[in-house]
Amino acid sequence: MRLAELSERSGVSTATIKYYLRERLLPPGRRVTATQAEYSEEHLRRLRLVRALIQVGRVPVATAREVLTAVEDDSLDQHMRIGAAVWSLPHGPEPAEDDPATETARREVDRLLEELDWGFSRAVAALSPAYRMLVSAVAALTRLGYPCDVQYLTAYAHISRQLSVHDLDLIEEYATPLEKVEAAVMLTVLYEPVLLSLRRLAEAEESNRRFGEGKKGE
Amino acid sequence: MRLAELSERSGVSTATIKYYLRERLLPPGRRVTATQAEYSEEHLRRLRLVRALIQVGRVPVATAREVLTAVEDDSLDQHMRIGAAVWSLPHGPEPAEDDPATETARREVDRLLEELDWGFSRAVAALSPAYRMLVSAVAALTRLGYPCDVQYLTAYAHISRQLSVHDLDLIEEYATPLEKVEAAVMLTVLYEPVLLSLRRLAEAEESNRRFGEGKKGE
DNA sequence: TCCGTTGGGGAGTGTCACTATCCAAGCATG
DNA sequence: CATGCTTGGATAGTGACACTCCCCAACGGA
Repeated sequence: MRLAELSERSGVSTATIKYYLRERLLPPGRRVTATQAEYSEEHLRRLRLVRALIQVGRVPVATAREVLTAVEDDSLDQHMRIGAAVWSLPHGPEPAEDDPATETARREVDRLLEELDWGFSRAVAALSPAYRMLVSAVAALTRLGYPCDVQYLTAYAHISRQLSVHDLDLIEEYATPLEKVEAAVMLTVLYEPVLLSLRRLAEAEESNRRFGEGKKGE
Repeated sequence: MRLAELSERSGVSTATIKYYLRERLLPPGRRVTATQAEYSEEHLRRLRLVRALIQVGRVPVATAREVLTAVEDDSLDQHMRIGAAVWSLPHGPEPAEDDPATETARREVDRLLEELDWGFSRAVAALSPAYRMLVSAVAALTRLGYPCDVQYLTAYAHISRQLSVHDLDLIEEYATPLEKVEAAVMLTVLYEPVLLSLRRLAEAEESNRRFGEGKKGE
């Protein structure tokens, strides 16, 4: 398949594909002559993956490259590859180190992990982007005076655990390690907008139930 | 309080505050002389709100202005103000209209809303950004061959409903309509990173449980 | 041989969230 | 009143990012 056909079938412009090739998000095609290259179905698949990461998952290009590198890194075992890939995902600003709200938040989060007995997370907490993301979100809530104590977070954490069991069940259905790792990353990334939009819809639904239909300005 | 003090207390540079004033994310201070202005505690609060929206919630500046305008719009009732504010939140790219995967996704999502009996969402589906966000995420999953049928989405939806009930309970604790609306927006925005990071931590935990500790390269 | 098409690569575009600089008007001190 | 620092407002610039335009040389069918 030529670049033009790859573009046609993926819905991505040739200019953008060339950009991805330059950025090494796609491996180069098999060179046929000095100025022509042949692309495979695998390229198409990879391109769709990249688009999903960048467009739906809002992952920066440089980050997407890191994620994909980790996914394919044969020197790591499966668990580490998933970890490395997910750790590369975007995770917002670092918590402000010299802020009392950050200190409070860190304490709350540590208490939470302890209560949940999430030993793995506690062990790698200082390194984990997800941990730092959580701390900085809790710090922001604290600064604004919104409640986000252990008790409230615990409810969210239990719900998150339901999700993760569900997701891992799905991941385990894939046969090869590569498929499993890839599925882990893609389900992590692509179910995030699903989860957020369902939550917003559910809140609209619930808000309508409680405040809607003529219960004006209460 | 002078601009410099506002900057000091909020941890935001004077240049950035001036930028927010220009962009009307903050109301202008009370003019003392031709070249000096006085800012209040309310400005500080608002500034922290703006920072939370932009930094933690990753809301674009223009969008943050819309959200804040809707929150304070007295001509709407409470339910509509929450709706307007949340609809302004970022919601990713529009679903590709001429794509078979989008059609499939839309059908799945419509079936889901029907089964859940989310009448309000179905009524406003075509307009709701959250609905379109859901469709385009499901479409991306479909294109990549990952499962996201009604049954699987339903599990996520039920979990989302647990979250929304929880959140609305919290919102109802606030006394005034303005506080309620503001809380609704801030909890929607600021609990999103909390939820995503907890999910990632939970997945790491679960992945470690299943694949970790010497179960290499399975 | 001609001419449209192809792939590669450098440079340009638009957006966005700031940020650096300038200027005039305070205010503080001698 | 003069001097010099600070303040607030406005304009223009920065750097990151994700493309996107355009040119060129090499194909390759007529």
